[in-house]
Amino acid sequence: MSRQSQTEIAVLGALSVEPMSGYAVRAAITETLGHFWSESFGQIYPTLSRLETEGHVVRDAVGQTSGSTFRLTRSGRSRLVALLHEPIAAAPPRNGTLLRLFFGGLLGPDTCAEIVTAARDHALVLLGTMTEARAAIVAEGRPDAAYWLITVSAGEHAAKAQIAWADETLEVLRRLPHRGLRSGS
Amino acid sequence: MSRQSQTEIAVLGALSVEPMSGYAVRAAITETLGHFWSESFGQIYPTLSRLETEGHVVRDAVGQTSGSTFRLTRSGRSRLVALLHEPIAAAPPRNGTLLRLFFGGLLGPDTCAEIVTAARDHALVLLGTMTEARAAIVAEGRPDAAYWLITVSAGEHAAKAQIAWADETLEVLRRLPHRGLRSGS
DNA sequence: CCGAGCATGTAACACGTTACATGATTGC
DNA sequence: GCAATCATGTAACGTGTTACATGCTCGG
Repeated sequence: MSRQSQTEIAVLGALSVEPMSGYAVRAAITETLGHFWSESFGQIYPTLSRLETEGHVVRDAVGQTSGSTFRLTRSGRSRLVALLHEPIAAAPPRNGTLLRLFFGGLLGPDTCAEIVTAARDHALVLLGTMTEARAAIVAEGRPDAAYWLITVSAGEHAAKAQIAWADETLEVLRRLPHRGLRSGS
Repeated sequence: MSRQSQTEIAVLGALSVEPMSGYAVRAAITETLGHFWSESFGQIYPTLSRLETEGHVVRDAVGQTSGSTFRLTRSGRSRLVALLHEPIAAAPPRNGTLLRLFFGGLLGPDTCAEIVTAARDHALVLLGTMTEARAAIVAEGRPDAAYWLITVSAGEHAAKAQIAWADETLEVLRRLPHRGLRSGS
């Protein structure tokens, strides 16, 4: 499985929750899968067209007005389950924050501390989002709530780890010699 | 800054440690930055050519035999520092494991447990790699050791968080009802 | 009536990997 | 001599985002 089918999973998956328009698929992915997945219109519409051709989704046109609603067919559901079973292609790692910190000797402790603080702030926001998401899922009481909460928990663990790392790192940076500074303590 | 310059950071950064061939740049990125960065030959060689044209690196040809060694010029060093200062473009999230678990209701607890176990195993391997990396860096005693260790620490925190999440999740999955199973307790 | 949001789609571009072609060097 | 590794490069392909074009609907 190349990456294309990953987009297919996201689209079919969104439609498996309930039928909706392509525009709504995008919104659902952004809002609900936002912390671990993303798709753009440029991917979603061609994918929907292809899935329609292949008979995995059908388009319920409402007059001609106001777009159409895509619905998963039985074959689409099978396809989704099959794709979910396929091995997971690991994405090549690309962490811009760590790339910069690795060469932190060229930046100095203060600039590095700013970078780490930004990462910490970002994680903090994420943690807040996760708390809200958790509450929303529990409140809605969907049948798949347990699985949805698993992904929320992953976000929380990751965010907390990043905050702990940031705090530890800021402490390390504070003890590092500042270039051009004579002594101080 | 688009993404191109991120590749430029990695290449210039590798050469900032010491002059080397393009082939060695690739090896250095894979081995040393491997847990948070990756580049392929198809990116590295064109980037080196461009950097040479722009005067950021020079090629010390050794006869004609056995390739050449690329060395950072003063302008290349400035360029690297400038790039390191630029804002970090957040990569769109794409976590195949969480994508599958979110739709775990279609897979059932057992298959999900396999996926989570695979993620746990992967994190465990990563943790081992980090421990080795830490030892190697300390042993080498490079001047930038402190910065390199910061990135190792990030890997350790992330790996430990993933293991903790996996253990918690496996417990959750164990308590979940198995489809088709009548009662049990 | 007008702006905001809903809705669909495509074309251009950027990015990155993979596979291939090619050849030198080195150790066995 | 042969295989493995070092070394450089490119072409093809897949994937993904961004920006644009277009039009509807609905609330104020």
